[in-house]
Amino acid sequence: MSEKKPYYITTAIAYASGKPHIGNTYEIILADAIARYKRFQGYDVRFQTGTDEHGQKIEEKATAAGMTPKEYVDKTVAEIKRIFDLMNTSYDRFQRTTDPYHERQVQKMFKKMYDKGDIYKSEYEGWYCTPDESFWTDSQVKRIEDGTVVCPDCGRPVRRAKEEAYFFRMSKYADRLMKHIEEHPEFIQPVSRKNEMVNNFLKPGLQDLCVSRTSFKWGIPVDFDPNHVVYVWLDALTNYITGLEYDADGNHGELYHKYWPADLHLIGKDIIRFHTLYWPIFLMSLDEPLPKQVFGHPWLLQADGKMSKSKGNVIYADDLVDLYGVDAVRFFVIHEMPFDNDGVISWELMVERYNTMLANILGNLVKRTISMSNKYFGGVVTDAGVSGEVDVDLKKTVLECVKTCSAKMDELRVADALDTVFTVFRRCNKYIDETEPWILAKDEEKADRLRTVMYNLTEAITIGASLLESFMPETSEAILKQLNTEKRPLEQMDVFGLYPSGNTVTSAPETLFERKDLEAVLKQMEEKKEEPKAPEQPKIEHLPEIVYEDFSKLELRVGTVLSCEAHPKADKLLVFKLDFGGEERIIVSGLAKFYKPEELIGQNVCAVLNLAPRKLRGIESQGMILTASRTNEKGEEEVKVLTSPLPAGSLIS
RNA sequence: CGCGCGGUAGAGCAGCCUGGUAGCUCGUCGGGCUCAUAACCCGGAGGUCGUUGGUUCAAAUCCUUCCCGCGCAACCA
Repeated sequence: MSEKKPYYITTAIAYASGKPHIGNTYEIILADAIARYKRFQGYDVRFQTGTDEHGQKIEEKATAAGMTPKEYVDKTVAEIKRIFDLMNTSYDRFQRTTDPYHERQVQKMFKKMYDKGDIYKSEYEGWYCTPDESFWTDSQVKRIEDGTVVCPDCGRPVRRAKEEAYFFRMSKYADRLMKHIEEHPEFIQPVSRKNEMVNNFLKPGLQDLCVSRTSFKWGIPVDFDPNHVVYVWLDALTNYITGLEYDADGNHGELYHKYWPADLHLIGKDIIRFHTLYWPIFLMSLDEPLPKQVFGHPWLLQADGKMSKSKGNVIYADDLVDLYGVDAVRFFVIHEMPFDNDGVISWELMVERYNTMLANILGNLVKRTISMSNKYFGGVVTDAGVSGEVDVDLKKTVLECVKTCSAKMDELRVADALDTVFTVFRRCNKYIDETEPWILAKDEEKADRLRTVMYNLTEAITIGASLLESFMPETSEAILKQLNTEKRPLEQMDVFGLYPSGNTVTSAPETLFERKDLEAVLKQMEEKKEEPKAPEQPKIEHLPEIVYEDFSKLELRVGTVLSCEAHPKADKLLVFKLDFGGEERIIVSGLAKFYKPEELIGQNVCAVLNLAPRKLRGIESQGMILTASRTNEKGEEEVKVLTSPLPAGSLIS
């Protein structure tokens, strides 16, 4: 008796702030395909997903909805779960971060790290907004024209302040992590991501990470210092082990012993940093082994730009399911997602794929095959042993596809694996043309050859359908049921001809995928489309009143742009040389996104002259150019330089 | 010169590591067939394999120049 090899796969846990769109849903479908295939390959698979439910954003959303945070997440989690279930995903555990066992373990892990000296208490210096009681970092706060630092939320001035916080000593483990990454090239996938992490974070030196917050309450409290809640990422990442009955005291459940370390964390490319730097270091601190592989998958984008609610073009999985059915949606998202570039999805493409791949190549093949078996032999499929030359290539192609499919899945090239399955079906269609069963049927003497042809087809489809199970489970089952057989185990797919000879297929083949009309689909989609939300007119937040003396402190003058070039060391900066009526100054401004350097040469622009100089990426800026800015209807940032009708040196007041 | 990835037929991609007929899907044009969901099968047209120079008997493939696009990081007084 051979023990089945364990295989533990996880998705990132979904942030419980709202309904997941098709991009979120993609991840779990992909994970599900991998999990199902691994089971098919004989692994003892555990597949975990879940929800990340803490954090300030959720606290705010709940308040806005007039609920407690728990009520709010209970609602969104139910919705997320409903979508995951709708997509027929075969997860073994759905781990919520509000689960009491998880919360308790996070507290214990935090304490363990603290006792070990990896977490230390210190002060976090930043900007404090008193009326909001919130803390902001340097990069979060905004600076307005007069240099006052204001709160990004309410626009009121903030003050420099210190807050007590806990930090994690990342530096202690950085070398060990670097070594691990170098020695395990497969750890970060795709490899291009590895370089990003090493070059941008590890080589410059990993900063200690602030792992607690006092600015909001909706989180797991630090049990020995209840003013603090645990940083959401420390909370979220650990779900991968708490879901396996990990225990910080060492009394792990059986699952942990069996499945940890994870074989694969499947995540979006945007959160690779947390999974390949912080997570391994947390595990090192806990003296636990590291996951074997982290795969940062690309994104699925819509042809007309990124999905956003304000554009009203958000695609939800359940709308697509209404239109195409679960398996078709699974097919789209898996098939259209390449390995390391973002995939694009559009209505036209979905209809095209649906019609050519699902309705024509697959659905039609199954139906025409079963129809012929019924027509010629009353549905009885028999291997009469009269083979022809063309049979050789059919069998060879089918068996090769089985191998290729496994190889692709092992490389996590799921889209390629799915396409390989369709190669089987394409080859079957060709085989029908080569053998011309309708001609064989006219000749009584060729009945046994015809029997064999039908048998080979049925067998090939059985193999194809068995392979398809990981990707399109319902379709696979429907085909096998119509062929009156069962899913072929992978280890029996190295030979051709195991379909039971003399078996009877269904007498009433169903149409698996009804062809769609593009126009009709577009029309239906139009009806489902959410009304684009009118961009909310943001309330104008006023600053505190000032007196004339405050205003008169500013020296504003008109300057003529003598030259303007891109900052050699920064993408967003332009370096201006300005003439203010006899006095020249260099001003660096973040306008590269909005202007070409030459566009502004010769223009008379408005600027603040008595602002303290400051170096920007190596070049000192001696002032600031005035601009008007807004967010336009499309949600884009618009920025224009203020120009003056009067010449250089003119005073502005 | 911050690091990295990519530029191959109208569209989307494979091939590149391990040089040796440029391939796949969709679209397009033509043909075949009639079992099937106007389906399926075959064939044609369409490519200076981003650009420069080199290595080689031979370069999409290896080295090099530059251009363009993208990702990550930094920066926007």
